[in-house]
Amino acid sequence: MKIGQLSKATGTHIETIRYYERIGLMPPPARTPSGYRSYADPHRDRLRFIRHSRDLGFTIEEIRSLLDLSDHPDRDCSDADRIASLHLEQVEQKITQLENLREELSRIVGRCRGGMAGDCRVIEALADHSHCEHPHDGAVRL
Amino acid sequence: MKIGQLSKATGTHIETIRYYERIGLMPPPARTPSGYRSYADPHRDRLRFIRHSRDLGFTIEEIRSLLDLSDHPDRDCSDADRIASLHLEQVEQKITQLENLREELSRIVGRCRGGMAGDCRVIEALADHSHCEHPHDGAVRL
DNA sequence: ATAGGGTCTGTAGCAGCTACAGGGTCAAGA
DNA sequence: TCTTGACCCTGTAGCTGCTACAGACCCTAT
Repeated sequence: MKIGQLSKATGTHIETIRYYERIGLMPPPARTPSGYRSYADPHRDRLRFIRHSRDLGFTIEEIRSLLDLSDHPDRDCSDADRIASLHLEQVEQKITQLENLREELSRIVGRCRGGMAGDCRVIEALADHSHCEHPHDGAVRL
Repeated sequence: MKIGQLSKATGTHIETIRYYERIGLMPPPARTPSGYRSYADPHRDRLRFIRHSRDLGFTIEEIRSLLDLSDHPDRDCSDADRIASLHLEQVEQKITQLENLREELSRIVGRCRGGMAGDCRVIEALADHSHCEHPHDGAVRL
């Protein structure tokens, strides 16, 4: 399987596959005489594992640990569960943060009555934190 | 006001203030004879506007537009409301995505019965997307 | 004189890709 | 046989929004 086929089989950009190889997440595949990467089924499965984990929001480093466990079926697997639980907690935290954000934003949005910026309530609310209910500490990435 | 005082007054790292100046979000302030930045109250207000907007999750580019409106009180301000509504929508989308994630993750987590990685349900679930309910298309950043 | 704080510029790093530039390879059609 | 076009290669730079240096300067107190 050449890289383009692997790309299609897994829905992963070619550049991303090469990137995963560069950072050691994917093992370097065999090469054809002309230097093309040549993948087999285990590569594809590994890449699917990676993509699925990424889709679930795991970081590269978490995936590295998970793959390491997957590579050593004899090891104790409680680490895997620990990583996943921790991750779930983070997702829940993020949801809470975003729900707070949504509240503040919905208080701000829709208050513009189509006038001029000078007395726009939206601008005003952004300028003055004291309109807010919560301290919303720290920028929340979307 | 020197940069350190502005930093404390707004809870913004010094490097971040200089960064905002470099990207044109904060205007270059006056300088003391020895080259130190010297800020006045309008700078502090502007920085508070920026920080507050960042805390609400607006991107730098969105904030640029909002500041632009704030700088021109005579302009029509419906843009401000549009930016904020759009942003609210994105926050809501993100919440939905994360809630899906949470569901999938909570299905995966806790299935490890403390055995070996070889028959760990967590690893298994990551390897095989077909366990999942939803397609969870595309990686979701936390 | 010196020690400590603060400040300056400029550059590099983080995550996780994505997007080139500038070249080589390969199969099919004229 | 030649050429076209699709594919592949390496290497590097860019994205967002900061953060963290290095190496220098300034200012005040002792």
